[in-house]
Formats: sequence, structure tokens, C-alpha cells
Amino acid sequence: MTVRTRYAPSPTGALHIGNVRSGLFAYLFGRHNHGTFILRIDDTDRERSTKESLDEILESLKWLGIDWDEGPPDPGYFQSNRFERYREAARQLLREGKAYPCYCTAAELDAMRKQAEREHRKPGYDGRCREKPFAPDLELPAASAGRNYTIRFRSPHEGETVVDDLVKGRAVFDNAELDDLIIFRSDGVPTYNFATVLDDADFRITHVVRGDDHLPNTPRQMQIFRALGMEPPAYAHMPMVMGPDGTKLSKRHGATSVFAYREAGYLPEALVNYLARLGWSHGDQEIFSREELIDYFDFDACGKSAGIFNAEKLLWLNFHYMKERPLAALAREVRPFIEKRGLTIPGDDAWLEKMVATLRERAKTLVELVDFASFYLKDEIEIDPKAAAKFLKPEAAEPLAAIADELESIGGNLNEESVKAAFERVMARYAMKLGQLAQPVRVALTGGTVSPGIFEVIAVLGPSRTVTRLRAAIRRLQT
RNA sequence: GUCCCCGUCGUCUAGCUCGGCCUAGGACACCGGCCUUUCACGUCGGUAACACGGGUUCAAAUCCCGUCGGGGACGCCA
Repeated sequence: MTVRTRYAPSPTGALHIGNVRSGLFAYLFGRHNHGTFILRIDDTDRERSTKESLDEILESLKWLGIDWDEGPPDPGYFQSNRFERYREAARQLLREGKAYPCYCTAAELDAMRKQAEREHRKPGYDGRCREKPFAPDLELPAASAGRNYTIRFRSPHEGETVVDDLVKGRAVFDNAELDDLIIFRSDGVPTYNFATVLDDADFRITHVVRGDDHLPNTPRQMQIFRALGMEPPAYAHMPMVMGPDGTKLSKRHGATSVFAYREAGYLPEALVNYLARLGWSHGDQEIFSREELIDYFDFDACGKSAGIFNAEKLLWLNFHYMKERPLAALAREVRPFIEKRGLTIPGDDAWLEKMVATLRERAKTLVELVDFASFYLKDEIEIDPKAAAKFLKPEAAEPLAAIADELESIGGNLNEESVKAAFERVMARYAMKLGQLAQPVRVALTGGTVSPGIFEVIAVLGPSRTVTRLRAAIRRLQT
């Protein structure tokens, strides 16, 4: 049997990193088994579904490198195009007496829930319309017809439903606990639990991989499968991702969308590696290529407990992947972040690569790298007054002038080696240590006391900007 | 409240299936040393956990029971 897995996001908002992790696991399991990975769009809620969020979801998945074998743009993979199929299935259940109309109003249901809560029972539907007679060829509700009833699934009350979960193990639900859920709303729209079952059935999904917040839905979905005369697929419920406060990760925990991480200068490999490693492991290994992830992925190696999202570890992984990227590729990634700030790059690709090379071990994200790069990119630098007070003192003027002259005469032959030689000559002349000369130069060239190695900085900056800045600093300390 | 799930360093985890190799390993973070022109990188070292209580056993992080704690679900949302 060929494995078929699916990911079924709702286009009602940004693609959330907690949510996309379930998709990643479904993808990895599918690929690991040389199966088919399907993307399906759960857009039954037409009110909240938007084209924008659909586009964002698709683009986020592509950015992460999660590619699907079946799905959009094929219209057959949108729930909104499958309504007739859901209606047909609902009519079948009605004919067979496995579903029934419910005429309760929202207010009645609400009162029912409150009552149950008072009596310390599970709030749920009490089945008051369950035994009312109805015509087996009853029309389905429709918004246009204004039919004021819903269709409920007649859930078996006897026995129990067993979920043999691939991650969690066996979970047993007493059928008496499961109330009759609505499968069709009064406006003629099928509900999630019903549409999902039909989709999983029709697309011949063999393994449903999703977050464990869906575990309580599973016995209900299994019952619907059986009522429809089909066997349910296998289920794998992944533990959820929590925020630092230990509750379900949500917007109030800060950046949670895939786009937000892309904009913050993260590399997709880092996010994928992090998400995969949260809740799954392969011995002591921390770094995984996509191929390794696919090779090693297995539900047996998935943990059962929820994990807290740790931004620091993601940062460390991102740093790792930035160092690992070939320089030219990293420079290409950096470019748009520079442009986004309205800065221009004063050199060609080779220059940009040299610049990036000096910064890549000092930045954990692309954004941070560009933050550090501003002294390379701007014509006018701002000198930190505290740094100036400490290093740009009158006695620095002479050596600074000397190094400026040296560098000016090197001119076009300037490189790390020739800069180093120039520094050594000046240090010898004034009997200085490298630190005594390097710090004032650093402040003059970068505006602060922290930067890449001073020889590299000068080599990247080039003779003319270097000399200009040195002389500006000399003028500054003389006034 | 009811049902379901979960419980190893602050965090992610290895070990738990088949009890002894665990004076519990790795990673992030943190602290300290080294390297050093600053900051980083790197490198070396350190602090830090089997939720608790009962069993079973010669022996339990590993098996059983209970307690406590955390999370999730209880919608004409998905």
C-alpha cells in the first residue's frame, strides 16, 4: 500500500509555525515512505477564508521547501469545490437513519451547555431531537431556502472507540461521552469533522498526521468513517508547540508566522531543522539536512509531550546555516535586506561577498548582519561619543595621520597583507601595540569599538573611504 | 467541571519497548579558562534533571498503582 499523507490548512490567516510543523511531519513521513503528499485547502468557512491567506500559505510552504504532489492549483483540492460531494454523503446518512435533523436553536443549545456545566457533566448535546421522526428523503438545509435546522450525526452510544495512535499509543473513548455532532450547518455548509472525513476518504489518505489538539475529534471522525461504510486511516497526533509560558503557541507570543521569520532574516533550513527537532529526535544529532530528515523520520522517534518553542535555539541553528552557506549564496540572500532599508551597495558582487565574509560570524540573522553592515554601506558614519572620548584623544592624531598617509600611498594595492604591513610600520615608529593603534582606527572607520578585524575592515572599505574617515576623525579630535 | 493526552537539566532531548552497561549522555542558554587588535568565531571546562508517594525486584529513570502538576478538547471554527 502506498502511503498518502496530507496537510490541510485553513486559509483564514497567516501560516503559523505551530501549525506548519504538523504539515512538515506529514510531509516527512510521506517522503520517507516514498508516498504521496497532498495539500488540501480547508476553506469551508467561506466567511473567514481569503485569497491573501491562501497565497501566503502557498508561498510559505514553497519557501520552506515543502512541496506537494497533489493539491493547489488543482481546484479539486479545495473543500469549497466539493460541497455537492458532502451533500450527497449527508443525504446517504439521512436515508440510512445514521443522521437526523435537529431543530434546536442556538439559544437552546447554549442553555443546555450551561445546565450541563452546572451539573458537572461534559457540556454537550443531549440528543433531544435524536428520536424525532423525519422523512428519509428530507432536503438538506440551505441558506437560500432558509431551512432552520441542522443535520446531526447519530453517534453510537454503546461501546467504545479505540484510537491506536502512531505517536500517542492507544486512547480509548467511551462512546457515551461522544455527543451527536453537527455535520451540516443550517446554512447548508458542512462542518469540519464531516468534510475532513470525506476528504480523507476520497483522497485515499492512509495516514492522518496532525496536532494532538485534534485527538478528541478522532473517535468522532472514525465513527463517521464507519457509518459511511469505510475504514478510517491510521492516525498520528503530534504533540503541540507551546509558547514560553507553557500554553498553546499563539499570536500573543510574538512572531509566529512563517513570513515573520522570513522577514526577520531566518533561513528556511534553520526553521525546518528547528521545527523537526522539536518533538522528534535521532539520537544526539542536532543538524539535519532535508535528505537526512526524510531518511530518518519515524513516528517511533517522536516524543509524546508538548514542546516549548525556544527562540534561542532557532537562532543558533540559523547562525549555523548562515556560516554553512556558500559565500556567494549568502550574499545573494543579504542583498534584498540591504535594499529594503534603502541602502545602496557601493561595489560589485565580489565586494558584497567580501563584506559578508567579515560579518557572517557576528550575526545570527540576515537582519542582524545588515545592522552590523551599516558602516560599510553608508557614506557618513556616526561616531559614538563614548567611543570617541575613549579612543580619539589628541595623542592619537599623529599615529592616525601616519596610518592615513601609509594607506593612501598603498592605494589600489590595498589588501589585508599590505594593511598589516602598514600598521606594523606605524606601530614601530610610535612604539605602539596593535591594540593602541587599532582601537582609534576602528572608532574612526566604524564609529564604534566593536567591529570585524581592523585589517579586514580596511580591505573592504577601500583606500579612499578609509583615508577620508581617518582624516575626518583627526579633524574631530583636534577641535 | 467532564473527557483525553502528557510529566528526564531553565529549554529541546538520549536512555524507558527487552529493569543492571546511568556516579543519567548530547544540544541551546548560562558561568569560567584559553585564543585575541575590539566584538564575535573557535576551543577547553563547569553549574544544572529522572514530579512525588507507594509497590514488584537482589536491582527501577526504566514495570505496576496512586497522588500532584501541566496541556488539550468540549462551537451551526478548523
